[in-house]
Amino acid sequence: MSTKVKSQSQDDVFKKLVAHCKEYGFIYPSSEVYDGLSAVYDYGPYGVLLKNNLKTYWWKSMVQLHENIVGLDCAIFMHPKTWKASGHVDAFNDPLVDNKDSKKRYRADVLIENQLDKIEEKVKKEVEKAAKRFGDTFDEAQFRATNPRVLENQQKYDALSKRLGEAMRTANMSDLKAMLEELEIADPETGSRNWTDVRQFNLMFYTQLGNIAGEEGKLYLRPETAQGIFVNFLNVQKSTRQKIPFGIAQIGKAFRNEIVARQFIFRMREFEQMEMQFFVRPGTQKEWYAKWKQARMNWHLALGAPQEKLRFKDHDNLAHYADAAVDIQYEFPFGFKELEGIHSRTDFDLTAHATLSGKKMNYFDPELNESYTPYVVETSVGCDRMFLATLSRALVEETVPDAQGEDSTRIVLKIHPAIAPIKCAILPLLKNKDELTKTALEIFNHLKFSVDCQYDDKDAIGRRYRRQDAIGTPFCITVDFETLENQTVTIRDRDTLKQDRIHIKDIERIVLEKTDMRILFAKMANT
RNA sequence: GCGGAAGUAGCUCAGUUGGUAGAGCACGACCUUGCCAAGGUCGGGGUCGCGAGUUCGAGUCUCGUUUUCCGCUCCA
Repeated sequence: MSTKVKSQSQDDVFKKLVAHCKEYGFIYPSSEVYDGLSAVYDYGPYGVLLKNNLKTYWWKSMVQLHENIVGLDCAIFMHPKTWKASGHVDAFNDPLVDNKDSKKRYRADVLIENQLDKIEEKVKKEVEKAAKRFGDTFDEAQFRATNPRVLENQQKYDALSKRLGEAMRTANMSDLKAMLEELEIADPETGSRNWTDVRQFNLMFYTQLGNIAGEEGKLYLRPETAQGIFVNFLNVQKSTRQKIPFGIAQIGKAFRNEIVARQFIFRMREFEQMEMQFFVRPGTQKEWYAKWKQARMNWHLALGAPQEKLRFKDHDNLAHYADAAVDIQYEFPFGFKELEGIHSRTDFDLTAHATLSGKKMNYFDPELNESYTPYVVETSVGCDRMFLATLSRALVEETVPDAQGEDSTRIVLKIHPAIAPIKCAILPLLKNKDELTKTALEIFNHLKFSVDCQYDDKDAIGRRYRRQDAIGTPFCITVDFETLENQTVTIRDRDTLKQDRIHIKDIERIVLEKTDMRILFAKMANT
């Protein structure tokens, strides 16, 4: 009962977050005038500032702070063979089928394979039984070749196995459906055999290159940014004269045609990744994996995520390219979900590209005096998920005293000052006093060259403070009548509501100092 | 994709057994206002998600469709 109440309120928290994002210009549904486009969103004026700040924090942490990590910005389009080599053409192709009664969804090939396993099991049992009966004189090969029941099942198994392979290769969905029916496969949970048609879901988007028709001109939108790094591995290594171990970082859009894309910007069909591929000597990948695991966790902690909202989650099933994989999960309003992946990708990608392209992807290690294909440790953060995690943690409702000293609620985004979209607001205490607005505008016009700031003279001062709170502005500068006498202003702190009086000439220095990203870097080093 | 819930002004919502659209906030103008939102006066804004059907008449009933949210699956 109590958990229901909790999830209910967490639900409300999430709804409020989505509404806040729209109302205050962080995120809008895409193409809203046309009723929107499912699971596609646009970043608004404050959203883009915040997102850029997150990207800068990541980029500087990775590239600027590591002399052995360099940046890259690859095209979204890549040669189609890239995706053949990476395994995406095969692995991102799921034949799915729904059970109409249980409403459960399964992969048709998995259902059929399970059925094949049962046939194989029958054969095995038959053989075992015979082995027991005949004891030492048992000739398994002879038995398998002559026993009619075993023969029948074995032939059935071989034929179906071949047929399944063929159907998967040629993407023959109707034959998969036919097999489901012929084998009388039932929903493993409910026993129902009421299936929908088998549909193919290719998780990669594609478009057509120029006027080349058909498969020849089929061009995929990258489903991950990593492959651009792998195919450029030698280019980068040679032009920057990097020695292993070294890394290549990239921020960019990727596209996945998710069957179900939901939960606001958590799972979108078009999303942005911040990835770093770290190339290491074979055999050392475990150490580097451990190192990056910790380094990446520290990065999140430095930004202000509380320890208890973050956790590591090892993968139960490793992807085809990995020999170790862990997620950094964050506790979103809808539960712990993946925020970042750290994968030990072995030499899978470089070897695959070397094989398919016929080009060498080897690195000559001068210290070892030998040539090898490097192993890769990958860190990959979802940029939009980072954005969502940041906002869902930052958005709070709290009770503060109003003008009469009574309780009033304020909605405030407690974003770390270093990544806040607007760093500082310049506010004249009153609107209709020319001296105040003039001085405030002078301050603003000076400050805007170095700081993301805003000038606002509309409505009462208290309301303007609240408006800045709602977009997470850490500092408000107020120009009052004392300013005109002694050139001092008040600087209001978003979180404490405290005001200090400072000289106009100190504004820029203080704001820059308090919103400096180096605060985060220092924290990161000390975590 | 399947099932459940929802869609009325920029936002949050009300709208009775079908009878031609309402509040608060927000927005614009003027007044007021010497530090933590919602003071006064006046004003602008909605073909009730979209399309059909039933009806003399549909925000309300029926069907279709679309978007969002919640479950099932996968992932950054």
